Amino acid sequence: MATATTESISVNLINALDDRGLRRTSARAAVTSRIEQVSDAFTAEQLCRELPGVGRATVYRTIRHLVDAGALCKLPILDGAPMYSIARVEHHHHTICSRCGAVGEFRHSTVERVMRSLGKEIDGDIVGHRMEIFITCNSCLAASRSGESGG
Amino acid sequence: MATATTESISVNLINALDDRGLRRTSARAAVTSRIEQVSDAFTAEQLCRELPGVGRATVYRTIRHLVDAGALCKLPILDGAPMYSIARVEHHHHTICSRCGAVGEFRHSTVERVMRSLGKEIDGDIVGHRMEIFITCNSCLAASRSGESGG
DNA sequence: TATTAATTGATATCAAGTATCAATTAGCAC
DNA sequence: GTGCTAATTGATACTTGATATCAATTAATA
Repeated sequence: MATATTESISVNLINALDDRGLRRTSARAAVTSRIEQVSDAFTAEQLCRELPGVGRATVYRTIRHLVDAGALCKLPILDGAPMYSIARVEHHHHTICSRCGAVGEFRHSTVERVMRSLGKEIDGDIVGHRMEIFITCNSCLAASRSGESGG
Repeated sequence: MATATTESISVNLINALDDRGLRRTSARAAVTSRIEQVSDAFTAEQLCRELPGVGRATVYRTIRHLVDAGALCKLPILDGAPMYSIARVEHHHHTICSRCGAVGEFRHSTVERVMRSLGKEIDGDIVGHRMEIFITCNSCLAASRSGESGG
């Protein structure tokens, strides 16, 4: 979807594991490089299917390590398995296309500013937040414009 | 948790089903009145446990009807089953206590205003959004203040 | 009261994810 | 390079959350 270069990201994921003192194994290399290649958000089961040579448990474990390391972010999907995407920006939010499921990232200072002002309205201490914006992405918009009846 | 009166809500949930042309059955009455009594957010499995006299399938089905009717909102929990809470306000967001899991509702015009301004920044058409604020709720704060080691 | 379609719920099944544990392997010492 | 050891793997079994099936039951209407 995005046209961002992925050259340096390739190193990041496996490095994130390194930094946690985890060994460099072929299974972990397979998982991380696959995630980098795909570059879109994915589910754990998707990844398992795409990596039949890697055990299911290992795929799940590696994903969890990457989330713990902050290299992946896990985003809840209301009617399905959580999706994962590479955390390119420290703190960010997600857009989810409600037609095709494509996930994007964005960061906007206004959101953070609103959070601070909400602190006064809300009982208790704010320790974090999460925000997802549901969109119809440009390619779905284009698709519906070109062929209304499309499948 | 909240001290809001629940007198009129009792009618609402079963009415929401009525409005959709669904029959008034004892199972549905049991489910809806239980939800109203508890008044806090709950999971489907919790409800099943609390209503051993109602079949699991029926509990799930009734919850789904209520969500479809807009009477309940379903909120995704990253590491667990979704939680449901009565939709007291048309459009709102949730606070989730990261210690005890208590769910609250809030509505703030600023959030909606921000959404409108984000429209310019984001590729595609915004069709909705979701926001959860993670807090340490007042009772957890109080608990940690009184007895640090407390359980 | 009879009729009929909606509803129920026990059961089987599915899907996502985790625990187990013997076999394998990375990283290190030598 | 060899050997050692703890980390890792992955097949399997299991758990949990949720849905499909379908005969028996029941609400709503005539």
